[in-house]
Amino acid sequence: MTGPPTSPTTPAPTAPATEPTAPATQPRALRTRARILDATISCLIDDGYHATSTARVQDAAGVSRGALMHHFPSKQALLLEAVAHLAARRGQWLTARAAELSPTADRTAAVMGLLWSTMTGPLFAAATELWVAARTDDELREALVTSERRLGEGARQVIADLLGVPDPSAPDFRTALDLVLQLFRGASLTALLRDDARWERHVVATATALFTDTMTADAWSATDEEEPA
Amino acid sequence: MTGPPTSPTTPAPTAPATEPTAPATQPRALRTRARILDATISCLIDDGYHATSTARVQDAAGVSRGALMHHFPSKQALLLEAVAHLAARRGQWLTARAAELSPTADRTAAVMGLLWSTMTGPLFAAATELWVAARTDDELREALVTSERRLGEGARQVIADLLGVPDPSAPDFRTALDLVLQLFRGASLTALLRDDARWERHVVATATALFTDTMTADAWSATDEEEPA
DNA sequence: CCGGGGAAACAGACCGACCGGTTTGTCGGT
DNA sequence: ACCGACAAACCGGTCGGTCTGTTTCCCCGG
Repeated sequence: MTGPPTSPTTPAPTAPATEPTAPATQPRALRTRARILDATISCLIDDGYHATSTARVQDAAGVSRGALMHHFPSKQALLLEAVAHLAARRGQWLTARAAELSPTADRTAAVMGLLWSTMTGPLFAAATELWVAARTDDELREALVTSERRLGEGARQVIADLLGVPDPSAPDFRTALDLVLQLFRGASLTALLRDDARWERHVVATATALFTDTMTADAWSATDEEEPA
Repeated sequence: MTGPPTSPTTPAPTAPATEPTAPATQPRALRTRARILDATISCLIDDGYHATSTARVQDAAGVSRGALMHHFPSKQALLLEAVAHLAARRGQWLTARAAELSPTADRTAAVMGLLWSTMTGPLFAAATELWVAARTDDELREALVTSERRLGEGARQVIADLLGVPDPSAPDFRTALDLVLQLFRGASLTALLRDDARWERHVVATATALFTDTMTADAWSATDEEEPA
């Protein structure tokens, strides 16, 4: 999952204690893990964090209790891995959609629409569940911060490629993208409660205009009094 | 509730509307309700939705199990009333802060700062917990929608008064406020995980500039084709 | 003014269900 | 035979909710 093509044997360097003296990974066991993690995500999507119990996950994954506890010694461990798994899935989703993005004339609008669709989909809902739960869970928060940062960097790279921005770390680009992301995040929360397609289109249009304006002339970032560290 | 001195024997059959700021001479024993609801809110703040159990609430409120179940026959009923109670508390908070707002020269910036502080405070965290939980709870969602709409209207009125806007329902004002609100909502979620005061100040500054620009020249709302319903 | 009756307000034991986690057992590949 | 992958019974604890008993307060006849 997380390892692009560097080390096929060790999937996640962030979890060192999972396997001591890691043997040759069996394909069957790994598939079970993925099924469990996917089941966890869909359980988050369907039932929310508060109703995501290990029993439900094991039922959704179609595995026994022993199998679940074999791969994930505790619920916390399951959730922590689910965080990384979800980030990976979201990254796959974004790159896949980015690849099949129609070569429209208005590239920015299309990208904004893509970005919005990523933040209204079920995967983002699961991420939001974890996000809010992380407020009162230190371990979860830490895991989420690292995962989200890596995903954000990857997404920024993808977006920059899509828009033809040469440097994804350019301050104005980062500022503009961050602005749109924050706006979309808030709007996605609002969209959870009210289902208004018209309003959503308006948000996307606003974000598009905002993005271009911020990119061309960084007027708002200049109004601030301090400089970025 | 709604009828203060009409029928002293029956205070609330189903209690559709929680009492707002109860002045003196109110059913004494019914003060317990407020304590329980406040305890529910602080439990949401401290432990999150998933860990907000009736036992914890009763412990935080300092009441017995019987007292809790007497006032709120089920956990769902407790949460539904907590939604309205929280909205009332947030409204009180906003108006109180608005009243003591220093008469700064830059009114807009001050209001934006106030708005941001409302969305980073503990009450808003509790609201976010309920908000996300409402995604997978129809009853909760419905209660939250009505409460939030009423609160939003009240807040809009307060903001309009603060800024000297004659008509709180003016389309450009509503659009500008909505934009800032969505931005703040997303940023507040982000602020849950990362604690960066500098970035937060930047967000507020951006929102201020955005608000004034949208108010003076509704460039972005004009790019859209429809009007808000 | 009083004092007893009765319902509301409150207290807390108690229940079945389910939680997360441990333990024990089975199976298949090597 | 052996070991990891998996299955399932089982454990203590906590959940939300019901139950019965006690206190408090208010109404009302005297």
